[in-house]
Amino acid sequence: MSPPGVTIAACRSGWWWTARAGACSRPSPTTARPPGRWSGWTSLPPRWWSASGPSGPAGCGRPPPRPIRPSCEPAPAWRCHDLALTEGILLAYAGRWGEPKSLHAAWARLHGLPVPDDDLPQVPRYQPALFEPERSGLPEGEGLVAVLGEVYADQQRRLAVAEHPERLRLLVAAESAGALAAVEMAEAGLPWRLDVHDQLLTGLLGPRPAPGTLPRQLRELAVRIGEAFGEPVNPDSPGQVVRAFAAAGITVPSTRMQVLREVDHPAVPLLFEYKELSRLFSAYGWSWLDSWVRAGRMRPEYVPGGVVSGRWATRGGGALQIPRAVRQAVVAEPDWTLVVADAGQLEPRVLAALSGDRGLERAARGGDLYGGLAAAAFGGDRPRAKVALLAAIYGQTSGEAGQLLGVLRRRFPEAVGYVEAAARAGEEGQLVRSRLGRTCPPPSTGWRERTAALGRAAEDDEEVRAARRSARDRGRFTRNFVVQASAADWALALLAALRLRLDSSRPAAPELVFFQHDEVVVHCQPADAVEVVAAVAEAADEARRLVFGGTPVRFPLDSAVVSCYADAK
DNA sequence: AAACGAGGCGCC
DNA sequence: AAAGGGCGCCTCGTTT
Repeated sequence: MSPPGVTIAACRSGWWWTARAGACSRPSPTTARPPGRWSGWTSLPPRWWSASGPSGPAGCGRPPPRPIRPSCEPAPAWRCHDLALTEGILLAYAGRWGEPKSLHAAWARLHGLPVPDDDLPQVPRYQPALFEPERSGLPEGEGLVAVLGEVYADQQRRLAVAEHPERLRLLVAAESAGALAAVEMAEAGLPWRLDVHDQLLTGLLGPRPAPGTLPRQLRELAVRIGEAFGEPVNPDSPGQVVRAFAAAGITVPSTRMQVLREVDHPAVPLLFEYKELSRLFSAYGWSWLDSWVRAGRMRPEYVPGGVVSGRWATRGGGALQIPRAVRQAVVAEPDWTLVVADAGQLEPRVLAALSGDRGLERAARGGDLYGGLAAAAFGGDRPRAKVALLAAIYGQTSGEAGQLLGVLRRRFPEAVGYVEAAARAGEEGQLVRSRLGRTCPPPSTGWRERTAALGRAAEDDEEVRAARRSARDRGRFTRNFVVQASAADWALALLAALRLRLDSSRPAAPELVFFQHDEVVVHCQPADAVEVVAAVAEAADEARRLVFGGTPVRFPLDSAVVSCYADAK
């Protein structure tokens, strides 16, 4: 029996989860879709719920095809509820970080029974079918739907007693809708031109090498590096490189690019070139293509909620770290196009909205926040304004940034005060939350033991210095957390609002193909591009209104209609 | 042989 | 005076 007012929603992507439970270590390519699994209804994991329509799979009882839903269609709540992700949000909210959050764990906690671990190795990570439990452990005769209903009702009770129930409910809705979008996006895949990628690699590295060997260009660079040092050196070994520099009479603390940039030695430019190409080859080279690109699409494994701040992570493929050069290979299919939209200066705008600082809000009303900031307080010096604001958000205090932060504090006391309060809370071991209530992890017991030294005698010994360092580290983390996690709140709301506007029931409908923290890519027919651009802008404004209420801060999007991702910026 | 941490880079 | 947040993934070099 379903909870009152709750119906099951399904989407066509369910097969993907089915594949996960089997032998596949990553999403199957479209061509390898398991036969008989393509029913949508039976293969969807039971974590997804719909609180009110749409009451069936895509295409059922929908209005006539339109690329974009009418903007007047109300979308106050997103119609799914992911029990496990919600459990994680609620546990974190209560300071109970890391406790198992699976359906069974939540149910067992509710009944005071032994709580199963989230990561039992021998069981599938996801439920194999809609009404099958994800793993054994439910008592005999206990219907899964009844269990779902119980846990759902319990979560609703816990949401209701939060400090801002409406915000936390919105977070849960956005998180759940995001999880749905993640599966759809993984199913769709990012259009990827194998031939373009191969040409890029061949042009920079030489022909594809035999397995286990380096491409020609890397081999030659390694030889030239050895010649520059007068002895063979493995450029991949920081230890060898440091020793080689020492032999040449140059002492370097490490082989970081920032360090080597200051070094005058013929090997340095060669090392830079080697590092760049080596990374391209090893992380995004031919074997990456073999693993992640099939049938013209790159299919990452998104992990919604994979980052403590609420950002997504990916499992394998490095889909959220694709180097700019490689984006040349992301090309729309023939007679299609890409709409690439990214939120400019998102985190500073989020800080303006969070803090309600009048001055920063004023700067954030325009299209160029840093420009506005520079005009207001930095004599028009935009780079300095940017450094100052980023220092506030990231907790940088050294060098010029520290000085500029002082200027910022005098002119924008509420904005700087907001992040500094979060930093103090973190240093004291307290929890901080995003706008919608996403909560940072509590400090470890080791941290508490280390920082306990601060309460005792203030001798400036090693123990006290270590304690101060630990406290400051956590302060920087919580300072950044409130901004980064609130930006993730907004981005998730944007994604959910946009997904609702894209009508996937129509043939050749626009498809969401990529989401990266503050950026979305929609693959669509050129005739739909204008509407898609408008839909993203509407979604961004809806996210602003939902997450930040009546803030005057704008969240403008830089949108581009391009055939190649690399042309977007 | 496999597991791990460190050093390092690139994405946001 | 002052070590900028989050992640994934590569390689090396050591430990198990």
